Amino acid sequence: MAEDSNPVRPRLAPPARLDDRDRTLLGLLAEDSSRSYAELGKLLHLSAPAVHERVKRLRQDGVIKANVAVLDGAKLGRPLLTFVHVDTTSWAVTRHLLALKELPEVEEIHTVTGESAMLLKVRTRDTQALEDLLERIHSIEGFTGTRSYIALSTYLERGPSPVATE
Amino acid sequence: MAEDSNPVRPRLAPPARLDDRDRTLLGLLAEDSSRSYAELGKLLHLSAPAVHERVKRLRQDGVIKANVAVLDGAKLGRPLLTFVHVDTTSWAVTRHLLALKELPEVEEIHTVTGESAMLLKVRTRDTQALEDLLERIHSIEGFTGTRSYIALSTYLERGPSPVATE
DNA sequence: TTTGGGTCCGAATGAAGTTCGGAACTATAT
DNA sequence: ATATAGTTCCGAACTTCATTCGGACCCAAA
Repeated sequence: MAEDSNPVRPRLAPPARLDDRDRTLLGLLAEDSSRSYAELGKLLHLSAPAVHERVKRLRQDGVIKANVAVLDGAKLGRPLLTFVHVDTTSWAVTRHLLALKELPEVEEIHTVTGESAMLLKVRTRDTQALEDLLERIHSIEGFTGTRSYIALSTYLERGPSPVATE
Repeated sequence: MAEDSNPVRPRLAPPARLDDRDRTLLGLLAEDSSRSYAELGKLLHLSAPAVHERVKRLRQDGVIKANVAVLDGAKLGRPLLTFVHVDTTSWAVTRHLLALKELPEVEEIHTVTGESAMLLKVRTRDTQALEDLLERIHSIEGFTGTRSYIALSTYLERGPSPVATE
């Protein structure tokens, strides 16, 4: 009997050890980080200082990377969300990443497997602004083509879930 | 000369009117919302109550949707980020969205234009967990196929930029 | 000039974050 | 069994911050 059927488990960043309270705490903070420690304490059956210590530890361990305000892209004048697959000939494109990062329309940059080499998440004012952006991307050396997928509706948009995986 | 060349400008959510201070304030809060109003005031050359009033207004207007903690997916045991294009035969899939939302691996759900009907952003423990997830998606009625793009590296991941668009 | 809306400031108040000392518990070693 | 070290928790004290308030200032419309 093959009791040792080990799946591939990439572990570059060491996973933190978390108990149930840590996970529910992270879940609460991931949906609304403006709650007071006293309020969180009531939900977790803990005192405010105890919650504080846990949050402090989770921050030091890097489980909590930051606290940020979530902005409304449409109200900022960018209602059009698009995913752009970028084809490249060269893999020495990391230099051009700096340029892409500077563009306010670009929210995410990933290198991916599959037909394309890169995947961008971009938010623009309208299709014209998207076209301008694509034109700029095409003008970058090594970027040979793009395929765009315009988001019609977004039904879910959240961060990583702290729910236990096994 | 065609001086009136009007581009398409979708305006479902009314864009808010923001001055320069609002935009820099939003930028600061989008990268770190744990700063005190006094500290923000120093950066903006404003008093703490003035900053408070602006934030309050931006929240009421819905420009600031929430304050959340950003978690590290890898440290939570999900190092593998994948974008999944889902093909569907039927457009009556919105009922199945509720099921997808319950899956902790699924972070984003969009309906998109192009070859596929839906685009998912999912985070899993490993390729095995991804395979299990895909199997579950395939078993949903109306979902005929998927194409997956595994993210090798992520170079940028942020929210909408408050930088002025024109 | 007057009125109203908007934005700002300083001062005061109340709430929340933060620190501290010590108790309770666990695990390991002696 | 007892001792030691490590962890987590609590209540109390302290400090910082958020929030409110009254009034000043500016600008535009009446």
